[in-house]
Formats: sequence, C-alpha cells, structure tokens
Amino acid sequence: MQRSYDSLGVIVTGFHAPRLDSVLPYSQTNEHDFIDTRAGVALSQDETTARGRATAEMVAERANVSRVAVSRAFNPHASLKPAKRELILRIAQELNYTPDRAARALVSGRSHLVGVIVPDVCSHWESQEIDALTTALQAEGFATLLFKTRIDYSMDEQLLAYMRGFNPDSVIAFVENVKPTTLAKFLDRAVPIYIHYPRSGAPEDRQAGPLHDRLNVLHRTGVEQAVSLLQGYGARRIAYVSGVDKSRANTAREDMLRVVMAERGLAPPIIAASDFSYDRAYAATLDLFRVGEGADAVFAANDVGAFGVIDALRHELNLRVPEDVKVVGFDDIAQSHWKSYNLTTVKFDLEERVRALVRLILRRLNNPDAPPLEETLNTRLVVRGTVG
Amino acid sequence: MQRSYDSLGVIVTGFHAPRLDSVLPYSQTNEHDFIDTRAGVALSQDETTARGRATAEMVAERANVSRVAVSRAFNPHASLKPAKRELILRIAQELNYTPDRAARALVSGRSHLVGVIVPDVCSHWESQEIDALTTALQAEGFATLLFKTRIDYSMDEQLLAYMRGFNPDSVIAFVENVKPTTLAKFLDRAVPIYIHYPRSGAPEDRQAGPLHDRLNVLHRTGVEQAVSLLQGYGARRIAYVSGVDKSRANTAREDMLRVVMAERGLAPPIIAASDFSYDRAYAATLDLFRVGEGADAVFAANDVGAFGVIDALRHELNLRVPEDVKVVGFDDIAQSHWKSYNLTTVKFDLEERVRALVRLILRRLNNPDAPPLEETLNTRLVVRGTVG
DNA sequence: GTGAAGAATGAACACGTTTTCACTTTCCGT
DNA sequence: ACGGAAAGTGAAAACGTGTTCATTCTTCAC
Repeated sequence: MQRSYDSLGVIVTGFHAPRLDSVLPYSQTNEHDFIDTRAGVALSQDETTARGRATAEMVAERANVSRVAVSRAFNPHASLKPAKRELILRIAQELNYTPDRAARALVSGRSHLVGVIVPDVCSHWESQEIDALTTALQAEGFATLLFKTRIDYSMDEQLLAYMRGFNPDSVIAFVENVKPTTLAKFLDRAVPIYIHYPRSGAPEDRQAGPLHDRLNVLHRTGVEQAVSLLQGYGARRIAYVSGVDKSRANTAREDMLRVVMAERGLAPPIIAASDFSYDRAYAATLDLFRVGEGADAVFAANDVGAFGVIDALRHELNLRVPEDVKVVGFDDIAQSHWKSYNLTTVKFDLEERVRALVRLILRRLNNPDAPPLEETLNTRLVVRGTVG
Repeated sequence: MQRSYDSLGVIVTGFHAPRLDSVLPYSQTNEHDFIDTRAGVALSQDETTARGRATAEMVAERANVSRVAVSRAFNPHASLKPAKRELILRIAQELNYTPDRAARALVSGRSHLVGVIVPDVCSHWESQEIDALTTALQAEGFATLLFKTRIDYSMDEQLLAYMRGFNPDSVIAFVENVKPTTLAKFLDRAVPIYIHYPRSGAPEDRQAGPLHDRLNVLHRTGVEQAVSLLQGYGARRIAYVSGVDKSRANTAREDMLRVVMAERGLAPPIIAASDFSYDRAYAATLDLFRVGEGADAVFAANDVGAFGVIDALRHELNLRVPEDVKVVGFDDIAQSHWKSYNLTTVKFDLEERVRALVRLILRRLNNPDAPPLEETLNTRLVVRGTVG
C-alpha cells in the first residue's frame, strides 16, 4: 500500500515546502496525526433506535418488565425487587443502554452539568484547578462544561445567556468584576454561582457577604512567613509585581502584603504594574530596575509572573537570584519546582481547596435552603531556592 | 463591622498556626477568597416558572403568538414574518428567555455538546489545545464537555459509558491505545469520534484508515530542518528522550526521527525512555549521561520533556546548552520562548490545527454520510537558543 | 388464618422543546 | 383580476426519561 502525498490536498505552511514527491511505504509515513470518525458504523444495527441508542423501552421489552421498572433499576433509592433489578441491569448492559441525561434533566431539573467559566485554560493555576475540579466532579456524577470568557477577566453577558441554555446545575466562574445582579439576570434563582477569586473588599461584596457560602483563604499566614524570611535575609526594599489591576486576587494579595509589611515596620511595597502573565511581569521588572529604583526583593502576584521576574533579572539585567534579588511567588503551581526557577512561593493547597469547593456545591444543590456555610483554608510558604 | 477569626470553623493547615486572635477591621481582612452562591435569590419572582426559568409558553402568551412561533423565532432557518420574529425576540429578552437545550436535544437529537477526553488538563500542550478548541466550538454554538481519563492515556470503558449518558454530538479523545470497536461499543453510530494523537501505523489502524476523516501532520518537514541544523553544528550522536512508550505521538515522532537520520547517514538515535513529563525527562537525562554514553544533541518528544532535559544538563550535570549539548523539542508551546529555556523546537500550528479539526467535525455532523476527508498540516522548526 | 403495614408495580402525566402536516395567507407574473 | 407558487401559521405528535398515584403483592406479628 503506497501513497503519494501530492495526491492529497496538502496545506503547506512551513517556511520551506515538504518533499511532496517522496513516495514511501505506508508504514514509514506515520507522521500522520489521525482522526477516526464514526468508528461504530460497522456495528450491528439491531436493538438500536434510528438515532443509534437503546432506550428504556427496549430494555423493558427484552426483560419483560415495564419501562418504569427500568427507570427504577437505575435509581438506587427506588424500590425494586433485587432479582428484577439485577436482570434489568444485565440486559441494559447487553444492549449497551444508559439513561439519556437530556431526558432525565428535562423531567428532574438536574442536568448534572457544572459550568466552568475561565478566561484562559492555559494559565497554569487555572488549568490545574480545572483538572482537579473535573476529577472531583466526575467522581460525584457531574460533568464539567467549559466556557471561555474575555481575557481581561470580565464577565460577558452574551456568554452568560449562552451558557444558561445548557442548564448547568451550578456555575464556577474564574471571573472578576462581576456584579451579583448581572449574574442573577442571566442565571436562575436555583443555580448557585461560585466566584472563584478572592473578594475585593468593595462595598457591594460586603453587602452580599452574609447571604452566601464562602471559601476563605488566609493569605496572611503565608505572607507573614515570606516577609519574615525576606527580612531575615536583610531585604528592606520590597517590590510587588502585580496581577490584573483591580482584580480580586491581585487586590487581596497586594493589600495583605501591605498590611504585613506595615506591621513589621517596612516601607510600603514598590508597585510594578503587571497582569499575571510572564511577558508583562518580565517587562515590568525591566522597567522597575532600569527606569525605577530597583529592589532587594520582589513579590510576584502569581508564580508565572515570578518566572518572568526571575528571567528578566537573570537573563537581561544580569542580576543574580537570590544573591542580588530575592523572589517570592504565589500559588505553588507544578512548574515552580522546575530547576530553572526553583521558586520560593506562598502555597495554596489546590486539591484541598477543590475538595472544599465541591463539598460546598453539592451541599447547596442537595439543600438549596441550607444556611450559608463558610470554610477557611490556610496558606504556607514553600521555601525553595529564590530566597537565601 | 469587625469579626474575629476564631468565631469561624477555621481549618488550619499551615505549618504554624495563623494568628487566630487577631481582630482587624473587615476592610483589612480581605485575605478572603470568596464565593457567591444563589446570587439571584433576591430577584423578582414573577414571570418565572417554579424552576426559575421562563419557557417558550410564557413568551408566546405575552407576545400573543403560538408557542411554535417562539421556537421558530430562535431558528434562523424557519420561516416567520420578520416583524413577528422581532417582537418575539424582544419579549424573550425582556423575560430573559433562552431555549432549553436539554429539551431541544431531546427532540432534535443534537446536544451541541462536544466531549473532550483528556488524561491531564495541566499538560501544557493539551491545555493549550483545549483552550483553542473551546474557543472555536463556542463560536459555532457548541460547548466543551470535559472528562478526565487515566493518566496512562488508556481509555476507560467506565468513563465512556458515563460520558455517553451526556449525549455528546461528537467526541475528541486525547487518548492512546484504544480500539475502534471499544469506542463503538460505548458510543453511538451517529457520534463521530476523533482520536487526537498521531497514528501508530499498527495494522488495525491501517485497516480502519480509509473509512475515516483524517487530520495529518507532516512531522517530516520540521524534523528534517532540525536534523539538518544539528548536523550543521557538528552534532553526530543524537539521543531521543521519548514520550509514553508505544503512544501514538511518541511512536510517530521517534520513527520519523529515525527515518530522517538514516537518510542523512547518521547512526540511529540513542533512546532514553521517558513519558512526556518534566520529571521523567530530567531523570532520563541524568541516566543517559551518567550511566549511558551521553550525546551531542538531545531530541525530546515534547517541549515539557525538553525543559527537563535542559534543567538536568545545566543544573545537575554542569553541561552547557547549547555549547556542550544541543536540545530540540516538539510542539512549540507558549512556555518555550521563556528565557530560561528559549527552546528550539518543531512547531505545530495549534490554532490552525484546531480550526481544521472543528471544520472536520462540523462537516461530519452536518453531513454524516459525506465521503471521508483528509486534511494535512505541516510542521516547521522554530529556531531559538538551544541549538547553536 | 387473619389483618395491617409495607414493598412492589405499572398507567398516566409532566418536562420544554422541535418537527410534521395540514391549512391559510401573501406574493407575483400574466 | 386571476391562478399558482411560496411563505406563514398553529394543532398535534414526538423525544426519553422521572414522578405521582392508585392498585396489587408480600411480609410479618398475633
């Protein structure tokens, strides 16, 4: 079996053309990425409806029971003679039957979908959070419905309307600057919405506060440990390379840093404006040391930002980390232990956080009128090689 | 408004306790991560059903039209007097109505959900692909339904059955070693399945080949450029730090490297077994240079692996990159331009790839019986600082 | 053996939409 | 004005399930 590439509609995108004239044995051309479609086309056509799936009706017929019995067999709480349930489940498996969740959602009002709104899946912290979230939700019988919003962390009304059509049971929004009324307009009273970033302390948040479940994170602990460590190594002039301006996470972190530094008699942090990204943090650092006054130590609003700071210091400013400048991050993402960075950082226990979040969500779904619950997680400093 | 932390059920996880006795003004305690729930509770209760959403029925009543007209107003292809459509859409907006997708799916057989199965959302390449995919699908009116499978890239039958319940219109699986028959057993004839890793060239794949849509990627172009560049700098002994053994992506890349090196009269690559991860690549590199014979240049199966290689060389083996050892990766993920690595790598145009994929999917959904289509993308070498 | 309590059962309804199918109205060329 | 085609319209059926409710069957204490 041989084939010539120029028989295909080849899209050539490289900066020099591929060898279109090369004719290789098929076994040597497995530079193919490959996509199967309709893998099941050849399967038996009996016992399936026109749409290709077995229904409860068909299972019932084959098992000589009513359709309702089939429904009950799949609901553990329903009462059904054990032998009958076993028979039904066996036949269901033979016919490869699973209850249709769309139909189930229609009547029960539970889609078992949790909407996740995120500005950027690739962001390290977010991607790790989504990963853990999906695992946890999957274990509880829910599926993650992913939506992207604008990169500036603002909430898009069009997106909310769009998402609403899918009827999520709950929504987790990695989103800033969104008013409860906006959310309420586009989602139903019954849908709990979880804003997954730190609160800003703005008046409207405080007002809404007591009505809602809360997951608190004590930034203070980790920040105190970090500042204490920096002080111990003689750092006095500390800079903060910020996250997105006015975002909840950035405000919370910057404010806490300011409070702790004040308590310890340090001058307020020098603020270098950035946006959580590597590139902006890199540029902000260059600015800080070339145009600005520099610093003994740099706090970055997140780990990725800290990587940008470190690379700017080492590879462009010819400063040593940690000898000349110490660097501390926030999050402790998986990449922080990579040797090139080996970052000292304030850790959030991501898995614990996601477990707590899923716990809150499920509790609220099972009991919508339960009193608001508050859970609090702590932070701690993970000491590696960028302070010392 | 003041509050004391020890009035909360504080979960303390740090390695030293937080200052529970501290009492700060609320505005200074915004170390809270914060979660809103049921933001809409206070909204007006009129014009909503018990479940909290307006229905087509209610819109029809208010607009003095039939319920069918409402349905048609939301379907651009249906014929409806423009004035009427406008009226309905306006009233729908007032009532904050959106068609329920579960009900729509039930009758039309289209859920507008695309299942994405992935072993690890955090993997850089996968997370970037998921991000682009979600954007593209969202633009076409589809939503991404995320599922996690086992980390060894194998396909979990239980997961397939679970996912099937959600009735995805199509499935994109970042998965290895899965037989078409397994997929077919758990998904319907009507659901196109896209395996999103390179083919292995194994007999069963070849057999299935002509029946399916395909998205080819010409590894050859980029690999030839890379090998040519390495040869130009005098590299002769080239090692390959592999991906997961027998995985499609790894096999395709390793085989192509072998073919190209043979064509150019080089000895076969020295194989160092790894699994696409930073840590294993790091360890494999130490092994290669301490126990094994070392190399002039290292090809890594992916960029993250290349980072592990670089860090092992520089920070543990005290070798210089690129002076002592040259390194080339695969993928060109966003992190590859970070200064600490500045990686020379074989680039896949991710956006273009995702666009082509979504194009194939939509075409197949709109016309299930269309003849199989094949698209081919090219690769190219992005030259940065790890070869030279 | 008897009665009552509880478990098991299936018919009918409900969920919110799209699609089909007749029917009515509008439009256009002559 | 006229006929025919096209566009517009709403009643009814369908999608596949969970839930309610009245009925039948089983169990168990006496």
